[in-house]
Amino acid sequence: MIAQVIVDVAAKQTDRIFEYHIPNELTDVAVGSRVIVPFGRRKVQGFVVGISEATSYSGKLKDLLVVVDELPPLTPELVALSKTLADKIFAYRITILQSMLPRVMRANYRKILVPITEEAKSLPIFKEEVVDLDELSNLKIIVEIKKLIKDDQAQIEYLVENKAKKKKAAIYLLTKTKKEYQTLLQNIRSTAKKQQLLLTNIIEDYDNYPKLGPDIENELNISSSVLRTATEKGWFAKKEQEIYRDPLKDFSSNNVEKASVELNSEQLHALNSIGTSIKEKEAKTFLLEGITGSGKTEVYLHAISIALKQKRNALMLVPEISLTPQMVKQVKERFGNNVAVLHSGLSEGEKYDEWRRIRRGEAQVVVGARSAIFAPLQNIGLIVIDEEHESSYKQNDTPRYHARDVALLRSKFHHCPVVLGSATPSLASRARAQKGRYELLLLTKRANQKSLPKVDLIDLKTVEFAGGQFDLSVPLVDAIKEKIAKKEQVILLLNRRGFASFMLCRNCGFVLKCPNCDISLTLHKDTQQMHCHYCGHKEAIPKKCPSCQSEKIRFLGTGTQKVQEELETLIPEARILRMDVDTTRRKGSYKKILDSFGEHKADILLGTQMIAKGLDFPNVTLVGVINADTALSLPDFNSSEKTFDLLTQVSGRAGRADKTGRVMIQTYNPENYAIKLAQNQDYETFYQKEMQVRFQGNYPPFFYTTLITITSKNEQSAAKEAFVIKRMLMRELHAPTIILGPTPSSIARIKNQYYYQILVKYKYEPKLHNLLHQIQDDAQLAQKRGLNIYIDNEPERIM
DNA sequence: AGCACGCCGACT
DNA sequence: GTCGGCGTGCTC
Repeated sequence: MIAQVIVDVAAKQTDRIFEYHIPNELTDVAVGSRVIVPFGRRKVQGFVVGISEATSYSGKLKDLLVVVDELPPLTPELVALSKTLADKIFAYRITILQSMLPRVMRANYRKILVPITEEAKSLPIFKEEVVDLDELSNLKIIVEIKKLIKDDQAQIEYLVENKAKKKKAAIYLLTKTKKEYQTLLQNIRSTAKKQQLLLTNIIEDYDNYPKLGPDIENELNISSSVLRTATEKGWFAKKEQEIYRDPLKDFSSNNVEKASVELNSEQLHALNSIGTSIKEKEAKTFLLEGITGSGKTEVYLHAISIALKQKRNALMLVPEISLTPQMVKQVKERFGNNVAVLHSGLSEGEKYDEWRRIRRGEAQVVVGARSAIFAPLQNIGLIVIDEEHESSYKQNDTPRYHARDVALLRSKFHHCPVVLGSATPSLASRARAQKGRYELLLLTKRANQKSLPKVDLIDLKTVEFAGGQFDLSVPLVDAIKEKIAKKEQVILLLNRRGFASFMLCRNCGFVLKCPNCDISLTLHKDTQQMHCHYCGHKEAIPKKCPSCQSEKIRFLGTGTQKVQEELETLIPEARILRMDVDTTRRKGSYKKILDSFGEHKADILLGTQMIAKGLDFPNVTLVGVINADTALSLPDFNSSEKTFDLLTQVSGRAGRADKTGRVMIQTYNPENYAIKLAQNQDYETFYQKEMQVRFQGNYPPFFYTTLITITSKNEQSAAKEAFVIKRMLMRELHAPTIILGPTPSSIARIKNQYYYQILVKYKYEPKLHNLLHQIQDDAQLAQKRGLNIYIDNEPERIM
């Protein structure tokens, strides 16, 4: 038999099938198997994507060397999906296959030197550790090694290492009858309290053995030495068993099927449509559009229950940011140990274990962030994408897939519905619902019968500011004071971290910029340094202008640190928690901040947009947006949409329980439609209006878009290459296709790389697909000249 | 990608 | 002569 293999070499020339003979002793090779194959002189990892009887290859096939896992990590469905997706998003197939698996399953390659002759074996160089040829620095040793290879004293060996480690624990099996243990207990020394305890447990709990070491230790509060002595005495037979790391062990799963909330008529109607579709096995897409607090999550959970009752599994995606303990808890409480979670908060080992539970069919419900869309779940009956408009569903580097597109492909395979849920659907999805390609389900009532919070716009052009800075208005500060006096809590959003966003010299106009990027440096008070938010560059805070030596320098622009300082001066009694990338860098700090805010250990939660989503604090009655214009001023086609989404989402954080909420939005553009309509949470009007704007600008969803980015350390060569590509596109493509650019990106240089981009907007352009593949192929050649070319199908950001 | 082969100039 | 620089071509 012959295996068709995609090898772990991401390059144009190797992005195809290589065939290998399957030796008789390898009986468990299947489509989806992870294998190790000889490739040229090396050994590499690969994935079996097909098995055939015959080959058209004229040379002699090599043998497969190893099958890595007992169970093929990929299902045939995922193998097929990798092909479709690779073609669609201009990525190598191996890149996609790799991103379908936990990172620990990526191979580690090593080259080592091994002695052949007895004489060589006794050389000092082989006395210590293995000789790793990739870690050589000593010139003398390099020369020695070369000589050894030449003289046939030693040879190079290529290793493929598996990083995945399975966690093991000892399992204790009983060796005697209950009676025998009772005799032992009677005869034991009275001082051996722990041994008595253990024997008593064995006798009382006889049928529950064998037990895992850690479990016995916890249950009886004994140490491992007690178990060791017991084993030595022959009470137990000890074996090693593989166990799973359990990231959810802190969440109770006792109240499984706890009394579920009663649904209102709109929710029921939505659930009925979705339920019918699950039962009828329709590959249908629903857009569940529901205002914040309308109970979308309840609908998802009920729909998942329906799928489970049909003996089918369910996959639910949520944005990384809202994968909060709150959310996980809710799902876990409903579905207990049937739930597996996959997100960036887990350690690599935990991810691997959760993934294996799914692969083995031990989890029926998967909840995860973007990459969980590739979960090896079988027999899927429902896919849910919560907050479907979130741009985090699109991966920002290769492979640039959109989880929504992958979901639609998987739904076709499994004949199951997809539910896209959002209070503010993406224009693309909403437009598809309009056309009838998706079925629109509306939730217009807040499930808890509460009215929406009252939203005020504060015009920063006319308002009076509190304190000496131009960040916090008097009405906002007064409102905060009032809430704190009532022992209620406040959330403040400011979309910029740091203290001040740039240093300006009042004398010569000099602005301090990053040496590697075309962007100004941000002042950080905590570290007493200037930071670049793009490349991480840090330098000292200047005392005088680096250009003209004047001391008349100012630090302008506002960040979270500065607002925190101002608040501390204006409202000294307030306890403030700041939450941004700087305060949440350490693992677990995110949860810590939210927990302590939830316990009312602080009055104000001040943060960047990470606080806008999914948080549910019943005591929060005021939400303030310090500057609504930051997102709006970005030169991007969807900046209005992003602004509207953000304001709507953050407003939903106010007054979620029995207290009515209030929202105050500070802006310099109170008459802007995105801001005005967000004030009334009027998504439908916003949708109509924004569709007109997109229509006039020839933007999605009226046009498809593809962004080609060309980068280089040398500005001229990036620009030149961009023009070459543009000319090629112009030759082949015709109106109404629009080719914009090349133009430098809005940040023209990042990490010393210059960015040029070309945007192709098209309605129907059958030639484009092949052209882009051509560009992708040429990109490898261009790379040798220091040029990088990226193709992004339907980009989320064009800047 | 990574590795070998092969061709050419430079140096022990 | 031999070493090592890079261009070219191949990997089942």
